[in-house]
Amino acid sequence: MLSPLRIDAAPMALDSVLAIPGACPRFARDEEIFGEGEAATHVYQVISGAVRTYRILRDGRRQIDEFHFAGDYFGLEMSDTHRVTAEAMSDASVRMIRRGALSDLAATRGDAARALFRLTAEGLRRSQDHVLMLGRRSALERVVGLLLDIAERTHAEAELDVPMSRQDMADYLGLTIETVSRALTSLQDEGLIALPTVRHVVLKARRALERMVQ
Amino acid sequence: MLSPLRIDAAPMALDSVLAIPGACPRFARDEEIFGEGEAATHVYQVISGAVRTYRILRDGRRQIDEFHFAGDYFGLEMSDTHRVTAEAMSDASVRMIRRGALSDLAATRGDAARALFRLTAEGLRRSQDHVLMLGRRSALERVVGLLLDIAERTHAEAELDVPMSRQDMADYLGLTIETVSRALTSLQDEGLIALPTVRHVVLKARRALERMVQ
DNA sequence: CGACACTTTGAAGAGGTTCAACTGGTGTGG
DNA sequence: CCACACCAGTTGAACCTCTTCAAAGTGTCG
Repeated sequence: MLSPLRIDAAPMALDSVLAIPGACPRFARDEEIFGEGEAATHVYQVISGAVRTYRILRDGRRQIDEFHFAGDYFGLEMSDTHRVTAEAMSDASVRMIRRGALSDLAATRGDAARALFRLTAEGLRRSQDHVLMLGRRSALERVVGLLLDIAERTHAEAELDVPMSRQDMADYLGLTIETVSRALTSLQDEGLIALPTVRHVVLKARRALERMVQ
Repeated sequence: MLSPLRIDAAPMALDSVLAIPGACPRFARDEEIFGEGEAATHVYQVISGAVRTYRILRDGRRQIDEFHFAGDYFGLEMSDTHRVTAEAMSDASVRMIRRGALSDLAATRGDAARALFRLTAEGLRRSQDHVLMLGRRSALERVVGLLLDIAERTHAEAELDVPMSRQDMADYLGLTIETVSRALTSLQDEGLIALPTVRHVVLKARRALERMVQ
């Protein structure tokens, strides 16, 4: 039997295990999917497009917690209310799964409970990487880390589609848009990347970039 | 029946649910409990003292992921190897629970599986707060946030026992020891705290401190 | 009492922010 | 179809927070 404390080498078929029918509404760019503090009635899965989750401080400073791409789950809270706000970064379609249905499933099927556990553990792992990035990496390293992360998660080779604005990148990386922009031009000046358009990045020296973030 | 997607208002008796006998070795200050990359054979619970978990970059930069106090669990990984190093911050005694025993328990008892899930979700919540702290708060706010967090987790009223060095505080907050020290003296100069000794802090205006971190 | 590690303080420097101006796409209306 | 407006992104310059390097202070333990 599968250990609940182990991620299988081969990814479990999460989608089939958690295949609960749910509406798949479309959201326009920048449209809110749920707000911080609202009752967490559903869990969500990105079908197409991309989603950001974030928190805002009293004075307006924003910290993006995570970007969610096709296939990713989000809004999976242990508490009754959402701790972050979720917005579509581009036009997006999102599957909504009722929490009740999910708990019922988890209560009756061990593999579903393990799938949920695993999603949470994976989120924790990513959040810890985020902490390391924000705590101990320079602006340049953070930008490189984000580009490589996007490449990996969108299964891109050399050519990247950056689905977010400079502001989104900055608020994820704990920087300002100006610093992000300067980091990108500096990478371009050194021949490590090319920027054919604002939202397209070509990784011209992936090895070298990977070495920068170890 | 309890929902696996909900944290109960009243904390579940985790310790009784996860009451698996395990050795309780003592570790001296700065002694390693497990290292990054080692096989994750056990899960740990702090019995007395305090523990830090951290990661180190190639060039020596260290980021402390979390401080663990009496009662806290740590080393609960989903992967086969530990992703962080754990060290005793003070002399500490730590209960070691074999992973195998824990998975067996989780496989047979739903409440144990839920307890583990909850521990992971709680870790995620804390890590997200950490991200917000590092991404969007000033040095002074970070130090205040840490002091209040320690106060809460060690159930201290006005008088605090700070169980870590300035270096530990700095490496948790993404700062240098000098900046931490300056933040503390500045808080003292403003009458918000007192520092009777290096490792004792008196919160003289808790409300005002709480307002600083919202 | 002296040695040693940790902490604090000071001064100079760097990385990132802020504020401002400029550039370049994109979309719309004449 | 071009002109213009508008918004996002880039670039520049001054500033500021935090870091770095150095030295002095404090506490602890043999």
